[in-house]
Amino acid sequence: MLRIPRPVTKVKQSPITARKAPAQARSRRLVSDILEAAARVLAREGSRRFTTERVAEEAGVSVGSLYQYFASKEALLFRLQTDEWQDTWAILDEISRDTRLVPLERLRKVVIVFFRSEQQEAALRVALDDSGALFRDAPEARAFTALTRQRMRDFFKELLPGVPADKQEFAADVVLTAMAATAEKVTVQGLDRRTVDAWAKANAEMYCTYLEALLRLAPSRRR
Amino acid sequence: MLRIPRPVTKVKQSPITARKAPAQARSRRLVSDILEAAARVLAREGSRRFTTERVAEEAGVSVGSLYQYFASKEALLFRLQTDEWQDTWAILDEISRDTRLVPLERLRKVVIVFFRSEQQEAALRVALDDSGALFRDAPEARAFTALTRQRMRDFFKELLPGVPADKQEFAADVVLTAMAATAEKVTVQGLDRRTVDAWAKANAEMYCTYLEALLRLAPSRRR
Amino acid sequence: MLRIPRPVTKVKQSPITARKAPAQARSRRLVSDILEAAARVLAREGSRRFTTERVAEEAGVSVGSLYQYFASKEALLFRLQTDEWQDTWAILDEISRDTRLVPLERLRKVVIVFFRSEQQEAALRVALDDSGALFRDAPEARAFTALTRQRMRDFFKELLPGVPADKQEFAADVVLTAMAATAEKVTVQGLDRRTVDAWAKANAEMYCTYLEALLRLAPSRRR
Amino acid sequence: MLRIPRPVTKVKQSPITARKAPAQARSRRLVSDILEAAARVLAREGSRRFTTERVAEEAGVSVGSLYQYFASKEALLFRLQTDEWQDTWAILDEISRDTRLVPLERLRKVVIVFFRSEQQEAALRVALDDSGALFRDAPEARAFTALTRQRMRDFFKELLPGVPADKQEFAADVVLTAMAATAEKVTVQGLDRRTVDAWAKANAEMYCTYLEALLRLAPSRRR
DNA sequence: AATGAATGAGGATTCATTCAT
DNA sequence: GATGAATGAATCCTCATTCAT
Repeated sequence: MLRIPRPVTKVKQSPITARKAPAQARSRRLVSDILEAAARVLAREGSRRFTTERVAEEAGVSVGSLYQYFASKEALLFRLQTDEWQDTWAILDEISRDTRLVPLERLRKVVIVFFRSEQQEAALRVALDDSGALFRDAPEARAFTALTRQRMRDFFKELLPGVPADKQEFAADVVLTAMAATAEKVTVQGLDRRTVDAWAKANAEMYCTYLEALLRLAPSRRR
Repeated sequence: MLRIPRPVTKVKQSPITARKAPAQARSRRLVSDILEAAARVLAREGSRRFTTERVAEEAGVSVGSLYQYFASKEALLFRLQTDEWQDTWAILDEISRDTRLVPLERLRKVVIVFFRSEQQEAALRVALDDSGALFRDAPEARAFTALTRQRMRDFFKELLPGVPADKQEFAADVVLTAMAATAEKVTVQGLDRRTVDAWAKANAEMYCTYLEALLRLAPSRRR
Repeated sequence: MLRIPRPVTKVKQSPITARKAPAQARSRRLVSDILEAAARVLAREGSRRFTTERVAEEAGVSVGSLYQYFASKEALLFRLQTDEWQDTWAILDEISRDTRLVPLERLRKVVIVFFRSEQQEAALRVALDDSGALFRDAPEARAFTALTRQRMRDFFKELLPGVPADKQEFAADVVLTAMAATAEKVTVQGLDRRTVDAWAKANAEMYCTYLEALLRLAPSRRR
Repeated sequence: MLRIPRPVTKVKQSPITARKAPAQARSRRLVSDILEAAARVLAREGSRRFTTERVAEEAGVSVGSLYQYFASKEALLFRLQTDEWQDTWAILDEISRDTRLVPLERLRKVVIVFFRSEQQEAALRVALDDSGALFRDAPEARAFTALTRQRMRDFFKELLPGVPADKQEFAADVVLTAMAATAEKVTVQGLDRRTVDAWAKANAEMYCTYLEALLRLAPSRRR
């Protein structure tokens, strides 16, 4: 979900990226073990009980080892967050480029898939958000958000031909933010798949209607 | 903002309402002093550093006094949250009943006012959300949410005449959730008033377009 | 029950007797109200939750008033203890002087009555003991114990005629200590009256057998 | 001393056994250091001032370390108690099986040794009892008590041949309870060894006299 | 590289006692 | 005399992080 970073009073200065690039395969394995364990602990115990000790135990390593690969608890959480974003947006990016569908159909599909993806990761996300105040503002997070935002704006150029660039961009922001925010709020409620799909469809409908209205207002040199 | 409660791992059972009704004026004053101090601490230090000790110090009272009026840290946070909700929704409720405007105009106004209100309280809200996991599921919170939801559904009956009741309700949920979620995400960025207004207008536009489309599909004995 | 004071490292120096002699009837009434409330709180809530606040509330007075009559929480507890002792030993003293019964029968009755009395006050006593470390060693407690001990030694002179005074006294101590200690341990278990009576009888039997054996060994120039 | 559990208002459910089995020698050392420190603090400061902080400081470790080995203050206290019980009863059990002595002689010896053992641990025991309300009812405590009780009943079968089983058991309970309760009360007074021995002898005498009387009443198909 | 024991600051909450009204 | 609000030291316990082995 498109997370919009926000200003916070105090910004931690310590690096929250990985302490060391896992050069060996063994290290890479260890890192992913820890990340998976962390995800499990977060989902199972909640952010309140998400402690380095518990994560290490779940991963079958010592706390010391955990700190060998993650500079801090915060860094671990950040990595978890980032990984989740990457997975989700890779899929959406792909759909948005699928030329076999007309643009509005692609948007509909993006919305549906996004809601579903959010649903699956809801438990993790909730816990993540509870600890989220810690790194919402890391530069890495900003960079990632900027990237996805750019990609989606490109998609909206296709969706709104003939519409001035600034309006295109704003529409993209409006729709994507609505989608991300709504999906987050909705999936967090633990609804079943059918209900989530209904929400997704209604939202997709709303966005499409809106974009069509925008198109209608455009200088329409559209043929 | 319409907050949708969500399931959380552990639900506290102890009451989170105020420990003692502030009968005397002095007590009332103290309670509001503490609440204001709490809001300041939350905004300034963030939820991580929001401690009873700090709040008491900021309010210029002892921890003991704080606990005389709030049964727990959680209760204090809850009170802060509730007060904010109440203020916001009282205004929206009023607008939604203002018969001098046609329904869709009222919706537009509701959206604008809501975004502005959210903007003003953004700092507090952020911190509040960070601590939110603690009482999102308190019965009192659910009760309040249920009430506002009902009021808004009544409003949507006016907005969507001729539309089946279940569709009315779903549309209300979809639009309000989008509004609440989006306003939250947007205002958190610290944008200036003009920009926030632009977001609000675009969103209002989107909702209106959507509702009009729904109306068009309705059995329409509304000539 | 015969409480044997014991040495403790640190002895508090503050007076634990009542702060002020209740001159007026009103005061006397207040003191007994507080004492009764204290007994109820102790029995109902346990020593852990026995707080001045709770006692004051139960008595329907303010903490301030409580402190007007009892110098400290400790003093209140001490008074409770003392009152209980007095009641119990007044009865036993009376029985031990009842010349309508032969001495050994009186002992039997003393034992039975004592066990029953202990049973009735078991709940209070448990809670009292939990807080007991506080004043086991107050001079007032020692004085009281000394008095009752003397009375009972007098009784044992009748029980063990012809036995040397020092042996009489020692026997008194041995039997009374066994009785007090055993009754305390037994009644604390919450047994029903029949069972407690059985224990009392068995103990009375044991003491009588023992005293008879001592008598048999005595120089017996009696008649 | 045979401690008879009693009902208490609140029963904690969390496990009070050691958090982690001290596998390495170092750990074992630490555990015993803490236990010794705890015993010292308890004896020196009393239960009121027996805090985790103080124990840790006395042991020369941090509170954190203390909690590494004991799940809670309660667990630490419980361990202290248990260790004391175990030591005492192991000795008594051995004596009661010593076939080189006739049964009544063994009982006499049991009583003497018990009084002496209680005397040595009196200071600790006092403090322990003051805090005892906390875990008197732990299942582990009940289990231990049940075990020792059974062992002693077996001994009484030898002491009271020809006496019906139920009477044997009751006599065992009566005598052992009297012994435990009396020894506790007596040794707590800080008497010298000779005096304690005198009490022990007198009590042993009383129990023997009582048991002999019971034997005399038995169906006596003996011989 | 890995371990995991040790640290100790930090946090929520309670309660005996005082004292201004 | 009575009140009860205010105080704040004291308590138990957690957990991110370090570092000797």
